[in-house]
Amino acid sequence: MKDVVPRVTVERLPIYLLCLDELPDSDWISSDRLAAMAGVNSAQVRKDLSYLGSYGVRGVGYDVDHLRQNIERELGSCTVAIVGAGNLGAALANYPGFGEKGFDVVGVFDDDAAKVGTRLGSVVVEPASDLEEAIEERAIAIGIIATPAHAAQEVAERLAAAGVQSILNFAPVVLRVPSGVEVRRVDLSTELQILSFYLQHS
Amino acid sequence: MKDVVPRVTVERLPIYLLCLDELPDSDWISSDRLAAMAGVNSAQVRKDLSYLGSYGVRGVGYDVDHLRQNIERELGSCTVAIVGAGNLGAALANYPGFGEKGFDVVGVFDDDAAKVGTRLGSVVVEPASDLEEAIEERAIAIGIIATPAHAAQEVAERLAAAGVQSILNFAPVVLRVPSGVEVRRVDLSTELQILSFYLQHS
DNA sequence: GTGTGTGAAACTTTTCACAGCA
DNA sequence: TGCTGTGAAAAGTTTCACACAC
Repeated sequence: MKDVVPRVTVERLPIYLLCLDELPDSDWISSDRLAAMAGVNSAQVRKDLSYLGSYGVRGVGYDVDHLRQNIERELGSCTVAIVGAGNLGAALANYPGFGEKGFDVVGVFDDDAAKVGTRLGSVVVEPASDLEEAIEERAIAIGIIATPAHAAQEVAERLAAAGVQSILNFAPVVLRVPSGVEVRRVDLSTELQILSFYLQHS
Repeated sequence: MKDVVPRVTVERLPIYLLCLDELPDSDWISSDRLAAMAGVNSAQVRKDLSYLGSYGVRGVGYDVDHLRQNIERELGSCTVAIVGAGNLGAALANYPGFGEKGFDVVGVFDDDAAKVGTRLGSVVVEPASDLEEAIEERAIAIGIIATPAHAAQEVAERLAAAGVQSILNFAPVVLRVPSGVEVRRVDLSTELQILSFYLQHS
């Protein structure tokens, strides 16, 4: 099987990686056990992994170390800039998980002169006006929008215009971006609303 | 149409609500326009909204105010506790969006004695040992896990044992919970990995 | 025997297309 | 005429079940 990898599979690859992290490197794992760990069906695990090119051994399972390396290579990692150094932006800049997964936060930008110059994690907050220059110079691949809702659309347009093709949006708005730009929205209130729906209907 | 509301529809309802917030109360909107705003197909909007019971008027569209009230009622809101007052937990406690959508953060809990007593948003950090008592006394409906990965499973079990049926998990682990407990996982690194995959394969 | 890889079946979700109502 | 509500078709996803390799 060597088709395009379905979206749902791409979204599950990081989960498998998370599960593999709980196992010793020099171990083998069956699709059954990995499925139990990830909370999915074992046929799904086999099908998902087969898109990466059949690393399993019949009668045995998958080599944990080998599998991890392949999923990591498939997902990759890159440079990231955060726009908005408020509440959430600051927490993201200090979040150790990005570095652990190989993502390098190479810039944090904010409009507010009082925040510019502040140290956040490994970087110093820069003025938002320097965004375009930094994107080019530092080859920033992903932009994280952590601004208030009203500023998000403009930031998205600036990121896209400067060549950023992937945006992770924490602002509670639906962004309009040029085709070719991939946006993922993470909305904290939305998540609570979904949980609340199921509390109310059960 | 009055079946159960599909999961995918539930996940889109908050998006429609976000779009409606950009419109004046006393307005009407067509499924075409709402679809354009939300970035989906208009038949999808009509089908999604029909699960809530047909509030549209043929030839005209949907009454914005009426529609908003109905989606809000359908989603509901409730009390929330945050476990973990680190980097992310503190940002969540200070996040104004929860309150705006009607979610009341009534407690923040942490293991670390140095953090207990600190003011975060509208609450003061309490010792993690008080969690169970607070869940019962304050009728906490949703637990947000913002602890390090290694502590998350134990916290999830304690939340579930104390009667919490909905968990929003920010820790990068797959939680095992009793059936009947609904978990949603938000993993910041996972989101970047998915974006990174598409950057690499395009 | 054991567990992968994968066609085929079952199920879910999206999109089309149009009847029917304001 | 204009737009909703919804069956029916199309597309996408999950699960089954088994041939086949170790």
